[in-house]
Amino acid sequence: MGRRRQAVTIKHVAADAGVSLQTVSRVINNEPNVRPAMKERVRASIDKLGYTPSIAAQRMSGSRSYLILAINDRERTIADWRARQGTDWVDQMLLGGMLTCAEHGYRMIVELVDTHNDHVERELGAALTALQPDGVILTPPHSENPLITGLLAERGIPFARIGSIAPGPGIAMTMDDEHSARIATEHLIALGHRRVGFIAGPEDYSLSGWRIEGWQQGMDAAGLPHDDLCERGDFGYESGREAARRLLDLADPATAIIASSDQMTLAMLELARERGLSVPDDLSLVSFDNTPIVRFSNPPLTAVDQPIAATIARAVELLITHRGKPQTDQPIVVSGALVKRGSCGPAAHA
Amino acid sequence: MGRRRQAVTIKHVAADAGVSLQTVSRVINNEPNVRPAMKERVRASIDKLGYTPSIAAQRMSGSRSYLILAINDRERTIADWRARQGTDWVDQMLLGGMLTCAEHGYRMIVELVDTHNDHVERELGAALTALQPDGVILTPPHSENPLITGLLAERGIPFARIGSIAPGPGIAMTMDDEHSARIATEHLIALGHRRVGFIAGPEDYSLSGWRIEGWQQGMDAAGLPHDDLCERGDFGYESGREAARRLLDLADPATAIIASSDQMTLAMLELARERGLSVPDDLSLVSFDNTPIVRFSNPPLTAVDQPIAATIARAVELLITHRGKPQTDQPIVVSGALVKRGSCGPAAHA
DNA sequence: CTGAAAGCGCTAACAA
DNA sequence: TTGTTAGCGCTTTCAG
Repeated sequence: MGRRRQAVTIKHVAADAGVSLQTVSRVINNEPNVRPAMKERVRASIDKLGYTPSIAAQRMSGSRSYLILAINDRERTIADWRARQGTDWVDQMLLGGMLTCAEHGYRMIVELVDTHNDHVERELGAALTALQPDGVILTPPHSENPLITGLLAERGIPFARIGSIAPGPGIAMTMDDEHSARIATEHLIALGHRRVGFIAGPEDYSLSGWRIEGWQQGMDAAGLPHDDLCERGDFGYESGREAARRLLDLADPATAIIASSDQMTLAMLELARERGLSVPDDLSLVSFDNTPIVRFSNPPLTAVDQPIAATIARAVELLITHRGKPQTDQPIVVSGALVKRGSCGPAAHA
Repeated sequence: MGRRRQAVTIKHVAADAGVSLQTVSRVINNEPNVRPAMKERVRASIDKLGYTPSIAAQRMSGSRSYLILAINDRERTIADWRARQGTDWVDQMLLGGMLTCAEHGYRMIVELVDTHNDHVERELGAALTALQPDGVILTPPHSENPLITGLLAERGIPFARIGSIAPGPGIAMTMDDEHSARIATEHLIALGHRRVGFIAGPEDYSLSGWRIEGWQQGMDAAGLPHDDLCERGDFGYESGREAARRLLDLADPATAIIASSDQMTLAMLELARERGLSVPDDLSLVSFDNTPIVRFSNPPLTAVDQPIAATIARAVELLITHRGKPQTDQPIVVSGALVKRGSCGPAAHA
């Protein structure tokens, strides 16, 4: 069988309903200026024939493609998939994104793009022309890559920047990292800790900085010094270990530590065990991300939950309904929450 | 800005290279009958202008859509995403599927479909006409849903049936469940177990049956009776608990149990703990799936790893390169392996 | 080996 | 309120 032709097209519906193509098109797209009776008749034919529009054809004629592109960092995503460590970022994106897309007759396509690459523009540009998406969702660290945001803006494609609050084209969205970090810090301080360390993420993620600020605010508000208590990691296990080591080797060591990823926190847990420190008796730990595995460590980790599904769902909604024009210039914020488990306890008094 | 038009089309390339549209098209599609010099010239223009074909247009003109649809069970998939228990089935599908698609200039779109639904055909049919995929990947339990396979066959769309070895249209593929179950059984028998229980999956999954067979073969080969040692679950935690209870309450209880999912095995682990049974000293456990969490239980679980990524990658490959016509009628088998961890030990002698 | 013409299914612009 | 016309960007005939 050679070329596949569409079984039932708008033509068949038009013929069946005894109206013009255009009228059918209007009904499909819920456009005004169709008498209810007509609309009814057309709807009936559509149902009867089991007609569904071809999105390729719809796109061709200059209208929407009904496609939303969700862009993730290639390297990190593939590494996570390979490592099989339970990182469910992509799953949560799909949960929020796919389902919301489906509600509007859209599909979501996941695309992996290399940020640290000379030809990001080529790579992304090709995906954009090939797919012609009606909207794009950028996740860190792409959200703040000017090559990417610039390209999107230039092409006039609506997009959302997750984890970016800078002004400029695209819908800025944040999971309120600053607030989350502060909540976590306050939780620890309320437990009596005065030496609360913080392990930040890499600098090319803006949210790394916001989290530091939230932590600092919490410490400042309680009048606690914190100059020596901030370290950096790259979200990975090894880096968490190194950072934790420094924090514990301080003359006046941290008694509680907040780390910016589950892997880093797990590394701290392991280090604590090696050193004979009990968690939470000798050391309290708070994690960021709340991926599945944190419930299975011993003790399970208290963690900041990132509302990924809700954020992506919101992004899709905005992209589709407002065609990317936000009603406000303010960043959209979807806040996370602290999930308390067994890794935090009262500070041992000196 | 109103209608979005393509910036650089085949026309521009043709003009730039001073050839006809047709010639450019031939070059793009690697068709024969183009003089090398021409081809070179066209390629240069393509590069220079940064041209990428629009897949919508390609599809419209009756050629490929460069889209592969991967279909999963809606209910189960959403439940897994919501539960956040580390099930990384979808991630592994993407790892194998997306990357292989990308190698061939294809994209993979994940679609959720309700099997237990009167209008499966409507639902899937709509997706097929909307997207016009060049190939479809069916996962259990869709792989053996005649409404689905029938529809695909009728429309002449190439498809792969993961976890289905029945003859018929579509590429049959299996992860060798029977073999895996047998390996697991033999492993336990080699450790001295004579009462090896088995907790199967639901009946609408063929692979449930294959696993039972593999286990039976292993038991038979060792001359061990097993009539009372097989129970069924639904892959979920609760069902695993119930099944395990029955196996442990036998007059001559199981000393080792293989369960068809990680959740069911985790349930057994918990039950064992409650009953004061040590794993692996008093009870040995083998799981199926090998999702991330099994490494974090205590003890970590010995598990059969399902080569999802490899299988999906293979499916995509076959779909794209052979346009769905397998070279053989035999099912394609991609075998899993037993990953040994701490949940199995020698049988305590009576 | 290369090119010109026709059309895929749909919608925007215009006319009635 | 409805219908007509002209493409969208590409590939398939079919001629040269």
